[in-house]
Amino acid sequence: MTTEAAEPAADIPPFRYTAELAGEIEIRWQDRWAERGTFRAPNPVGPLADPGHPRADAEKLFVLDMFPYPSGAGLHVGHPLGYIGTDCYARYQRMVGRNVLHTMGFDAFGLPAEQYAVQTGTHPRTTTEANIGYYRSQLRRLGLGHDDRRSVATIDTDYYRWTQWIFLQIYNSWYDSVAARARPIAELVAEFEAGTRATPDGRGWAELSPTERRRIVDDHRLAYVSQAPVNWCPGLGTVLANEEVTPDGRSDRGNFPVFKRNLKQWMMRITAYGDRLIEDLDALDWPEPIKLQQRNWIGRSTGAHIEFPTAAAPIRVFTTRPDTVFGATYMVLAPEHPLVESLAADAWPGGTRDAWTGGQATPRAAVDAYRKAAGVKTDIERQAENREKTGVFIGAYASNPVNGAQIPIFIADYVLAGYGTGAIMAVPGQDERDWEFAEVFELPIVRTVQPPKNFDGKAYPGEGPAINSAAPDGGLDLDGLFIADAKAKIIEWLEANGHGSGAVTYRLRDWLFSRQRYWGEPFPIVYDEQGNPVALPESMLPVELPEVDDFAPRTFDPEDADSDPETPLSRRKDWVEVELDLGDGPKRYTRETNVMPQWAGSCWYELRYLDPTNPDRFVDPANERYWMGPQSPGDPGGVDLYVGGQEHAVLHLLYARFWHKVLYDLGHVSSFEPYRRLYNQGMIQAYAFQNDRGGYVEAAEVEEVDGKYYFGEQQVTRVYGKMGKSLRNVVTPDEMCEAYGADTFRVYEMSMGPLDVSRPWETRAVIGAYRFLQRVWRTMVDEQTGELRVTDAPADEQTRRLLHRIVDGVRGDLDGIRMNTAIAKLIELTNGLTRLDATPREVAEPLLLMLSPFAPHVAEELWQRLGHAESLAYEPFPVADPSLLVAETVTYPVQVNGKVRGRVEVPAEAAEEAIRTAALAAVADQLAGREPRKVIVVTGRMVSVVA
RNA sequence: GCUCCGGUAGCCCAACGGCAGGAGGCAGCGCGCUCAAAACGCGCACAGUGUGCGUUCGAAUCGCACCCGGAGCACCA
Repeated sequence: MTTEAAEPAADIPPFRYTAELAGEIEIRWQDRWAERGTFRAPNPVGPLADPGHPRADAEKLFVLDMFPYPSGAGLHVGHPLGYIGTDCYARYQRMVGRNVLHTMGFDAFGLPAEQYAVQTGTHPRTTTEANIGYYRSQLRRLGLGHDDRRSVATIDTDYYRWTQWIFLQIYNSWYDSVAARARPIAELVAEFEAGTRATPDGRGWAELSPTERRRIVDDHRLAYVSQAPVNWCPGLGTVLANEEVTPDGRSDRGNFPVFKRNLKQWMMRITAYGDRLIEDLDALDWPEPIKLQQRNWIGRSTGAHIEFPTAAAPIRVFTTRPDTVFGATYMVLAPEHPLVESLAADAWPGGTRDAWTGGQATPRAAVDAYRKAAGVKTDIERQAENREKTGVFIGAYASNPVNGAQIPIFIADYVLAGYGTGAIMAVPGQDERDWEFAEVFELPIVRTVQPPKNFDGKAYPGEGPAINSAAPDGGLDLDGLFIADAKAKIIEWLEANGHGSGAVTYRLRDWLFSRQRYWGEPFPIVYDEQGNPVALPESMLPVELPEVDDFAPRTFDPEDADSDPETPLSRRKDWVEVELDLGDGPKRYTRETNVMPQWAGSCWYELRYLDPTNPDRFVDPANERYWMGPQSPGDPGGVDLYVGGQEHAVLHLLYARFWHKVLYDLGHVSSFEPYRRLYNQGMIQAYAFQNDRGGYVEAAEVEEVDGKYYFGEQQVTRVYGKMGKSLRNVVTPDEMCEAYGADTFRVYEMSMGPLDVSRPWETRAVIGAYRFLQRVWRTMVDEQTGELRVTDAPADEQTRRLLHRIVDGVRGDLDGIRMNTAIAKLIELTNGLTRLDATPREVAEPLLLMLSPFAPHVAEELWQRLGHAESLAYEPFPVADPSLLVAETVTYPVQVNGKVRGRVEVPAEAAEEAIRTAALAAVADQLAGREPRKVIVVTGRMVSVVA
């Protein structure tokens, strides 16, 4: 008895490439790759070395994806775009002979698991590990050729032990600004002891108390505890790094208000690396927009510090235009500036304009009122006020050091406390902001740069000769000098006369490194009885995250700016209080109860991939040198291709570069940059549909009729956005694998467009990739009998030429990470084969090899059916025969006055003169006997005739 | 406001000084297969490259100006 009658699928040819068959093939090959360890890449040394491996001595290639945070929702079709891209590239590079390292890990510490734990009581480790398991199964189903031995998760004790170890390296280092590199802290201490380095107050090292010595040393460390204004987010119950605060003063995660609070926190001295983080960008093959964002974030400004004497202490300002100092007609301090207290006068001096007083009876009252008003305003309000300049006179004057002029001092919120020195010399003639302020307060304006003749604007910040810039005593004279020369001369004068010096400042602040959370790496730090931090020795690593009953930090009313952080770990008193022998006998210590920020684990994971099982070091130097070392003089080294989203432009990518440079300075790695080449993949977004009440309806159930969209009977409107639960437009790779197979899904994602372009997902278009693979299958397997349709007879000339043209093009496309055009060429080749009665083996085999980076399972399957016992993963990628790339004859289009008017076919090797003659003959009727004025022959391309 | 990226058939995209028979795909239409439909196959049609000016023998491609869309920065002295 057969089931054919009952089975609607029965009239599908029995050996067609269907989703079921694809699934069966895919699972089988995934198992086989795993059993055989097909994608394991050999290391030069250590447990992962394998001298017998086919790529053991080959040129290396390290391909890296930004590893994911394993969320509970799993992957949607947008997530694996980059992973598939790197997999195609990695498989191709392996076939052209390289030893390719490609794996995938998990950035698994972080807020969502902790928040879930707070809600449900489930331990974050439980949910996180379950999520990792789910991600792994989803990724495996896609057939990604990862080295399974190298996958790490940041929450593995064996991993974060090395995160803690790197923290200790940073803690035990200082930045030698003369040598421009980090050095071990012991060398600093040695210099102090030897007297070769002066102490801050000049006393001898031996004269200092242990506490004083400690303070000096701790002030040099690259990781240090600071009592400083930090971003306190009561809604999250934790502090945040500057990079995690949005421009409107809210938390990057959760969008809660963020307040400035003075709190004791761990910091990392990333500012010491400001110059190198900017300069080394030039050595990197990164998208320019990302480099630009990093440059902007670091914000290096060169200029000078200048001191303006006052009745109290001198006001120190930073300016990028010291050449304009003769135009400084007033000064502005940030409202929070420390000198405001001592400078503010008790009574208004004679001649004070009414507009300067803010309507107050005394300068002190005006300052208080202004400060109060400024404090109430949020950053958003300040921006919304259209930047109208406000401020008050504080009743005091400063002296301009170049000409002795007495200039009034104001406070105003357009000067930021956090940048430069929090004070400026105002030069309205050359600065738009100062001009605006001067107009509001009727302050004098002196141009010190001659604007061009036709200049009709206000402030003139451009280039020109200096004017009005000579001191009355006849000494200093900048007049006539252009900006660069004027700057050099004034800086020289300032330094010679003790009024200031050349200076560089940064917008970049030190990195706030502690978080009041549970689900993160504990610090390898304890505090002694005096409350001084003490680093634990390496032998005590890892410091394991203890179990707690309550995972939540104390959170507060999001608006409660005066609340104080309380960490989850601090409640485990039995863990916090320890007795340890740190070299001077057993003593009582208390543990650090903050944890590291989520970025810590992702600062170095690429290094652990290189040597994931090494128990003695975070990475063996020989393995690091092989995979990431510089390849030529001047080369920064690093990962050969790093693919990920643009959203990490300043956070992860800046932090990781910083850590890597510290490790480089300390001699632990040979590369001075972690990621030599960066590539930003585009985002896959999707349409979503809203009903007339604005609610989202299930996108998969919406139907399009005549350009309108219907959900059942109801017409809905189409919008475009990120895939997600809230828009009800999620499509998962699992669904696609079920409906079409992983190979089809991979081919579709790669063929939609260039990898770096964002694009809309369209499920109904996936069928195109499916048909393509079905056609490939059909050219090799008879759908009715299952017999091979491949013949050993040679290919005809046309097919052979087509093959070689395609091979040449596909190589070029893959070298340039242009998967979409490579796939188009493979479709073209396949379409060339469907016309044939049988497929010549000399074409079938190269086609499968070229297809295998994109659709590895079906390629392996057919390769095996063609009689090969081994996986094609290490087969050489096809090479085009150059002699078949040049056509025997070339058809030249002939243009007359820019329009194509005829064609001639001539032998490929025809001389220019012969082409010319033939071309002119072809368009003779167009010329109508006239003599052409000019004939341009572009050999191999075309002929252009000017009549 | 400033900077960067991008505008090519209904849609996603190629070509990036040299023939837009658009490389390719989706959707559409026709035909074949089928009792029929789906699937599959074969074929057809559809834009002249956001707008204007310029350079050139020749411009989607280079330059200038503008329009539209996206991203980043936004009192950083």
